[in-house]
Amino acid sequence: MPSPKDTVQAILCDGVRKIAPDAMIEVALERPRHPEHGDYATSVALQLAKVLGRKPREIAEDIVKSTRQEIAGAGACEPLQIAGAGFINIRLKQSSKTQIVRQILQAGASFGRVQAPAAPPVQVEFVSANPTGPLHVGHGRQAALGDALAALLESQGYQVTREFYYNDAGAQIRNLALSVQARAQGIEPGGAGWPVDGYAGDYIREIAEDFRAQGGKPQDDLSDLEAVRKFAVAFLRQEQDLDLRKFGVKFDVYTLESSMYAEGKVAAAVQGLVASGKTYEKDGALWLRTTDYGDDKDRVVRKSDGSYTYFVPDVAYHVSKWQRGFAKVINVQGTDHHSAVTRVRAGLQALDIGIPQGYPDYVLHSLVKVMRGGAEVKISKRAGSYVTVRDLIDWVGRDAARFFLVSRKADTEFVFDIDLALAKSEENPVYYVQYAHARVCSMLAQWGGDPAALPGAELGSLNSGKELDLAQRLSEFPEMLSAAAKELAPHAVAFYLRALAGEFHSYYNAERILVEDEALRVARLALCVAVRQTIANGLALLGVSAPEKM
RNA sequence: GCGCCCGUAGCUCAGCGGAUUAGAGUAUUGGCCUCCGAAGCCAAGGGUCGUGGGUUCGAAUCCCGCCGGGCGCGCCA
Repeated sequence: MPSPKDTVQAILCDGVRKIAPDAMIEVALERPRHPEHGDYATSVALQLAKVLGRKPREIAEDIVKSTRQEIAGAGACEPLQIAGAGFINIRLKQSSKTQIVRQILQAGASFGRVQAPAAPPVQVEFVSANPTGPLHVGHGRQAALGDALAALLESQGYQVTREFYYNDAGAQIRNLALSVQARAQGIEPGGAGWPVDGYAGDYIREIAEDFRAQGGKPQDDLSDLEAVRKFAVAFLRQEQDLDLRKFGVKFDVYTLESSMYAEGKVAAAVQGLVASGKTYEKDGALWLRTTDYGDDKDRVVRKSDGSYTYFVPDVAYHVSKWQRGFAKVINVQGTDHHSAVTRVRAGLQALDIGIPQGYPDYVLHSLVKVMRGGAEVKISKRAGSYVTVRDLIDWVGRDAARFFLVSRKADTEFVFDIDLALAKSEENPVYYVQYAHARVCSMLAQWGGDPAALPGAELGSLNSGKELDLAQRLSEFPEMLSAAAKELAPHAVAFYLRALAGEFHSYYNAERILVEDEALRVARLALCVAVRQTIANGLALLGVSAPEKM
């Protein structure tokens, strides 16, 4: 069932087409800043003025005249009005605004969700931390962003796979093993025999102790190093898993970088690159002409020692994504990896196997800076050089951490003030939204009536300014979700929920809901329950709970 | 130096090219609980949208220069 807005927009589109058949102009309905300009307005006449070489007001009049009958017939809004330079103002009828309440109550948890049978399978890859230490706050931001993005895409009908990629094959893993081995042999960080660039965090000691407790005897030879490596990687993978579970994030697929080698995919990728004719030998190494694809310099594929650079398994991994049928892939990564974007895309294009340009999509997020006492916190005892996800959850709780981390545009630097988060934990934005949800639950309990009666409520009595504003806000939920999914911008959900909760609290304080008049009482309750449902649906996308009591 | 991103209220941040007063939160100040949950509401103060040009009927928004900040510029991952 089309919304009143869509109905009016479709009529206006027809009208514009009659007047300017060739103009490629969208009829965008905007929300005017000032209420006296109506519920929606369009500047389409101003945009057409240039194309048609006519005055905008005249064009607006033509549009209004030619659509008058359809507008009246649809019954969604009052007669259109022209204002200012040539804006067309649209004022919806009361019943058009409040019908959303009934729709929400009928749709329930599926309000805002759309079916898209033709949508391609989507994969969202995020976190993808190396198993060399506990997850840091940057991973937390990534987990919050990636999981919300995945949920957002699911809401728009996509089949989404959440995937985690472990870089378990590189030099840093060897470094991890050496560090644990040294610790297990009683060597302190920085002491004699400590590996160059070894990991100094306390967790290394924990792993070493665990290893020994389970009978491990780390001798200074390679066979034992391999045992240490396996133990340490398993230990950290499990620990990262526990943190993610605590954060409420679940992955569908885990892929190991080592499997790219084991399954011959790295070799196949190299073969493909060579076959493409885009490679050349220089200084004993094999290079790929990534500059043909916008990179600022060519990249080494095979080092002079015969091993491959990390970018080869990366390309192989993305080929596997494509071959698994993911026509749309979104990688959530820190901006510190942004140089990989060009490189991976270049590698995929060079292979020339039908992967479209610009594959995959990226959401790059700035790193998180943690502040305490006016100074940046760079050190956590356990991790050594960074603040962990676990610290964050312990400090502010999962709901607050997730809501907070997702409520900023990905590409802005995130300053997380611990003092504020600790001191004001009860005033954190998430509680404000959850509180609105709990308040409605409480009212329903007090009312004691049958909620099944609410969807059939007569809504004609909802006509105060705040009630109509709330209804309007509710009707924007689906389009907000669709825009957020399109823009890969989950922060829009958090901002929407904050605004909706704000309008609800304001309404609650202005009007009594449980009034004597039964028809009015039921109508207001229906509106409140619609708010509750929308908040619950939005919070669910963000992985934040919607408590009935707080 | 080169590339990408960011500069909006004291602080943290929204803001699809649109309508004489650019929005939230927080902080500050002053009000509101015999009344559905005060984790709430109402009100006030606080801005050359970094800066200088350009495009346009119209710019915080698009383009260019400059200033300031972040990240990246390995035969590391």
